[in-house]
Amino acid sequence: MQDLSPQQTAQNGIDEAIVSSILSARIRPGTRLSENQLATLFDVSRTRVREAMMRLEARGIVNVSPRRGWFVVEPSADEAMTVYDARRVIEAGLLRTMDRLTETGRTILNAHLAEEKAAIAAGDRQRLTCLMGDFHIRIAELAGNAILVDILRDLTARTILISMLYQSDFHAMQSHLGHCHIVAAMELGDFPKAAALAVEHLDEVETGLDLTRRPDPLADLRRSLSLPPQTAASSSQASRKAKP
Amino acid sequence: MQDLSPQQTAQNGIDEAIVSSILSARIRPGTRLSENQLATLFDVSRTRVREAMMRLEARGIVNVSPRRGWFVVEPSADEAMTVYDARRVIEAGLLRTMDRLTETGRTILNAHLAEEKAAIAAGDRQRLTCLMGDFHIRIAELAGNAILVDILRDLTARTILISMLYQSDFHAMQSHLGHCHIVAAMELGDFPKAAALAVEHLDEVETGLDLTRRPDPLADLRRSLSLPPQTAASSSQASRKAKP
DNA sequence: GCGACAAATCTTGCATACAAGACGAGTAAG
DNA sequence: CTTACTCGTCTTGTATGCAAGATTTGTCGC
Repeated sequence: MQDLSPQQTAQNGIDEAIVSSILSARIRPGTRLSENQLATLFDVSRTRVREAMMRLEARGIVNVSPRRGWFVVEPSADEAMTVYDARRVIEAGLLRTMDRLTETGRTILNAHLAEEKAAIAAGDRQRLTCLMGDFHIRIAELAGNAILVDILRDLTARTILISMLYQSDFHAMQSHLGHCHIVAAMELGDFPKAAALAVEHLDEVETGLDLTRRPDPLADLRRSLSLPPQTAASSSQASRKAKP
Repeated sequence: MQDLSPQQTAQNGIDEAIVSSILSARIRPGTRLSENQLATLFDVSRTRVREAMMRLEARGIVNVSPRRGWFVVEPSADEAMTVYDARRVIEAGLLRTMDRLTETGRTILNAHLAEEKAAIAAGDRQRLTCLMGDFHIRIAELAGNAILVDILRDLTARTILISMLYQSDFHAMQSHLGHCHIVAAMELGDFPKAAALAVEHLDEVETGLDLTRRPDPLADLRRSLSLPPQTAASSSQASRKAKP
């Protein structure tokens, strides 16, 4: 859940370590996942790493470019829209099939909202990203359907990658309020309304994306050098050297 | 789509060959998938077969029993209910987000219904199973969401496995009529009603299952010997030898 | 200075080899 | 006749080795 080091993770923990890192926004989209490096990190042979990659590939988490390497997926604008679409369908469908909120469910959701609030107050953006994704997974867990939980977890991972690529600025408070409204509707037992609010919420988040932004191939290098993020001006003058 | 022989399938076609075989009910749940046999059949090394298995495992299609082998999943009664639940959520959510049926969509769906009718008339049960599953995938395709199509395809595969395990008798005509009603609602543009009908339809199919039936470990041998299917009586007297 | 070319290096793709464990047949003892 | 045990065979688990291709770096010619 929190910080799982390579060593303590069990046999097939490579998958979950990577997914978990994505869910907590510690791996950027497009990150190269070298078989050799992962093999040394987890102290296994390349074979096991490859098997983990195959599973992650089937889950839509990583990509392989033949003879070039494995990469964390970089969803295109189209794919991003598809992901949000799928989430709207599933989450709204989920809420609409629920008919009551158990007492423990109420407790869990409110505890989660409190955590979100705390993270906002602390300004812990990484933790916030993680929590914002987890909220939707919590709802699926409440519904008790393990299959949908898994599906939503993977979709959430992709969502986080998308937001790292296209999110211009993150309105944490707005998202948090969206979650609060959904929970409020659930507490009132008005699940169709909760479903509508969830759709609206996902719409809002999607609208907050700048899907016209081209992925910046220099992003990681830029970040390593502590340079400011890409702008229209910087991308056009990036080709020639700066003149003093 | 139809019969794809191992040879003509591309590099990673092992996955799709197996899924396709499940979708057309040519592989039973619990079937052992020997790495060596598959390697020989597809004329590749065990490595590639294993990689395919890893992907299928991530998709919930196969299971591995350590050091014993790979098996096509045998969903338990609980898992079966979970699968149907997930399908209700996704398919109802899908239909509810649609707002119009294009002309080509109408054509596709009606062509599909005609195929179902023909298969019923011909009594081609295997083809019918395939078509019954495909119907729901068609709808997802109409919505144009590739992610949901993939998810529904895998869920449909599991559904077919479930029906092979638990379906006492298959009311093809009833299912076909259910599909017709859904399409009718869609043609009228009443998608909430189509969603409700889809839920109802899946309920019907699920009700048609006998989820109390224990999976029969002798099923494949029984079938090979052309013995009648399992009954309560036969299962209780199976343990001791028959005395003349 | 600049562009093209070539070799070196690093990557994955795939097959094979060996080890560990499970299963079943056969056997011996009771 | 039944039961327990052991050995042989077959399965997957994992590592390693080699080949093919892509990228990058270094060099040469202009």
